[in-house]
Amino acid sequence: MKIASWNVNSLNVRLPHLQQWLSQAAPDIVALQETKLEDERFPDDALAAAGWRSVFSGQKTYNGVAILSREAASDVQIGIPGFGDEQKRVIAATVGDLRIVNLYVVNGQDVGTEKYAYKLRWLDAVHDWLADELREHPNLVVLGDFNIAPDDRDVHDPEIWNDDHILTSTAERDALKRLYALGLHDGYRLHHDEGGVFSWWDYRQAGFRRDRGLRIDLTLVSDALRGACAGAGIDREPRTWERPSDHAPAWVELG
DNA sequence: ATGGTAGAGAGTCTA
Repeated sequence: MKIASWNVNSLNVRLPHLQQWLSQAAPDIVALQETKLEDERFPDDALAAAGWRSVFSGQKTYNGVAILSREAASDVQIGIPGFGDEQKRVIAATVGDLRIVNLYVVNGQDVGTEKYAYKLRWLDAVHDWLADELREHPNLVVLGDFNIAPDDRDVHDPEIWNDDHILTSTAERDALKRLYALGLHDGYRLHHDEGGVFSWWDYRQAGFRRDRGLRIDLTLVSDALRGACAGAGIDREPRTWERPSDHAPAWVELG
């Protein structure tokens, strides 16, 4: 069972890349972020023709999340329960015996801004919700664009990406550690200790060519699934394609 | 990095 996450940065633009990658990587479940599509425009017919079921929650221009699966999803949850949020950043569903939570975590703009404060509030609400989800669904997978690089191995230059910078500030990393403390484990780190492997490279300054990236696309597996996590990786190849997303697909293998 | 590029969509906003 291969489960992947990919911030596609506009599904309208990236649908051909997604279709190409789905056919060559053959995942079973895929969490998408930044679809930037209202639900009426989601390409569920095109994906169904290739054998994919889709559940999605989107909006124009910004945000938007979806879960694709070979097997039908059930018990779909849109948004964080009890947390009023206009932004379409969260979708959860049950697929087989797995509960899948797909997150497009708030970026945060800059440390100290209102958007940064919103990011920390948002992560706090996610924490409390996931505590409930874990009680109800021990087989929990939480994945997506976390917009947090867990530690200095996950950034190309820790001098730049320090406590003053979004994606690496102590408060953000502490919020991620609080999720780990619920009994969630970074699937990639269960299998790889080395640094310098990234999932996002800025479009600017030739970030990808110079491999100036961050690992911010994560898959967390619950205690109950930890032993079943058989491998993890990041597919750099789609980032080399013409007109790519700025993110690469990240995946784990379960069972 | 008060910069840079990409996407959406029509002037900026977000990342």
